[in-house]
Amino acid sequence: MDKLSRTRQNIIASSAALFNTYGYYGTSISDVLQVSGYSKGALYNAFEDKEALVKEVFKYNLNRLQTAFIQAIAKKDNARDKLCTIPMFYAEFDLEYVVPGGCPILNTALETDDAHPRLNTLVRSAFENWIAIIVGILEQGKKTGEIKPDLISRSFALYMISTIEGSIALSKTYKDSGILKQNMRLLTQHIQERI
Amino acid sequence: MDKLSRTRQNIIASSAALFNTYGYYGTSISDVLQVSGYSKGALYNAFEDKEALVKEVFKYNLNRLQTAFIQAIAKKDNARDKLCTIPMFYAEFDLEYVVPGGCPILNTALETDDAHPRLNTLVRSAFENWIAIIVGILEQGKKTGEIKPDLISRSFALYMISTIEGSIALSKTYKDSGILKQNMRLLTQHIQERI
DNA sequence: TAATATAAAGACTATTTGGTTTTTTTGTTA
DNA sequence: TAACAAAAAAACCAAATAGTCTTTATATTA
Repeated sequence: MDKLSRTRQNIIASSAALFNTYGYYGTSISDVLQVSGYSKGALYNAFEDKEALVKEVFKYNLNRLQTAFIQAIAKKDNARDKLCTIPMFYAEFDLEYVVPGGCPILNTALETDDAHPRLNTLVRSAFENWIAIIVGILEQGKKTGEIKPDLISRSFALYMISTIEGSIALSKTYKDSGILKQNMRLLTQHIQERI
Repeated sequence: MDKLSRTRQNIIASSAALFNTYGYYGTSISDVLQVSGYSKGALYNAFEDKEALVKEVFKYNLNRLQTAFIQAIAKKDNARDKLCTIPMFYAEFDLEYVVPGGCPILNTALETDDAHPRLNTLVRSAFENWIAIIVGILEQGKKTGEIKPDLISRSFALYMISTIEGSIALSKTYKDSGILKQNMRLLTQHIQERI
């Protein structure tokens, strides 16, 4: 990796928590300079503008989350187990450690849906990605007879994701991971009853 | 209502959508002046500072939402119906009309949990209020035998709220109210199976 | 109606914002 | 090691930020 790429990576990694915690508006360039230790010249030599940096930071946070997520569900082989591993993942995993500031998709979704349509595109494709994974598991389960054939995969995926995101948000507001844990338990029950 | 109070109300009402859409950071004082038509002198004569205004705006948006909400569930008399009216409310009601920008509680929750602890207090008590309403219905239902006595009311309330909030968020990201509607249908099913 | 208090306008300020430009340092290669 | 190019530092800039202060207009009341 050449020097410029390393600088880029350093700036992204060091400001990732900041952006995910305080948001696009809530984090200033000077905040980024302070936390990264670089100068303005270095930053604007590495990134076209703030938006370009924010996009990369979002991708970085997303990648950290997805890597942990995929790793968790890859261990299981059948559809039912894979599906139940998803709420389990959020209940057990220390989200705040992997992506300080909470779920980057939801955080960015809320901040960008009206104000930053270009960033919102990235958010949507992140959701689509997540939906595709769940839909994939459900469709596979239908083939093996594990899952009822009349279940609408996409709707069910959207329901799961909504509940998970809402639970993360409430859990964060109350600074109480127990809320997330208990909600994930209820979601698991719901999954097992419906599929 | 005296003149100052009217000015206060005008500023709050005219900037409510702005703050709920673009957030605390995303809305500037000059934005508020523009949309309200008042001058800086008028604004700072009516409000101590931006934070004071934001608090009042939050209360205003919250009140609009709660009024519509309480009105909807007051029509029903038994616990089961009251409970099912809650997801129904979000499915049927035009949230964007009552509170442009989406659910003010979630919006403010996400923006303030790390950055603005004082505003976050208001968010929490709004959630508590909502929880108390659902818990009240559940406890009443337990007495009349409509609802299983072993159901943990608070946990179930938190689950419902999380799912609703997450659904609003996703629905907004996709600009597709169908997602909210479908999710509320699934939540209703879940409620009927569990209680 | 004159005196007083309140409300609103608008000029002003200090600071911060994102971003540019110039200069200096560092690294590479002939 | 000399010449060149890439990277980073730091001075600089215009615009926007929240908030203040003085002035003017509008009510209120004696």
